[in-house]
Amino acid sequence: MIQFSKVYSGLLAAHGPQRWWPADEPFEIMAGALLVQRTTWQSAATALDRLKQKGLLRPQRLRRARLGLVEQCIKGAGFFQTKAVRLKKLARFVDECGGIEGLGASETTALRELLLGLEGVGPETADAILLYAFARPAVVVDAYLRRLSQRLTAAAKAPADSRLRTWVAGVISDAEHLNEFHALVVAHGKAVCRPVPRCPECRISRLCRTGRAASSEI
DNA sequence: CACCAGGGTGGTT
DNA sequence: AACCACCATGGT
Repeated sequence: MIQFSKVYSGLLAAHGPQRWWPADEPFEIMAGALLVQRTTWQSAATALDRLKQKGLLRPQRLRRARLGLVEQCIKGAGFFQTKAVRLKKLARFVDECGGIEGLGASETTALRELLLGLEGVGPETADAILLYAFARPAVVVDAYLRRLSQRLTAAAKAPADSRLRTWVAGVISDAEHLNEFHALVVAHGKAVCRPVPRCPECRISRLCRTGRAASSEI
């Protein structure tokens, strides 16, 4: 059993407060959550800036925008054809739900189901939107948290996402701390908890040679 | 040149 | 349920 309360305080001490998305509008955060899939935040932020420059970061504008224009704005964020279609579907959905106001009237569980019904919104994106756009308590299970949990437990098999979600939710239950926790896990994953190269001769990390991480790599 | 970056979908076994 | 190929650009 991982002691996530200690993990949280340790990450906070190591990396400091992250304060993700404190200033953006909820719909911009939703769009950002889609755009950042399998790419860097830098690329996603550039795409968001270009969309905003064209006035497309509002549901009513984005849903009516030419697909080619959306593609042009977000091209640098990867999977641009796929993401452009999904962004427009997201915009239509939000607009038809009465905007962020209307959508926010739903209970958290119901809202999560609504989001999961959207094309391109899976568990991680749905929980990120719940947490960062709607300030609802949600555990974001991403590749960084999976890797971190695996190295902490040194288990042969990684815990299932559902179990991981339960563990975290058992210790951190309010949205503000869950917000900060996810941001800290990402910061830690970038700085310390790096993926290990699969090269047989890799001498860089203990984890690569022995299958067990050194304390500095966790 | 190979690999990675704050996933998700659709198809196959 | 567990795999797989695919989507695609930008950085190292």
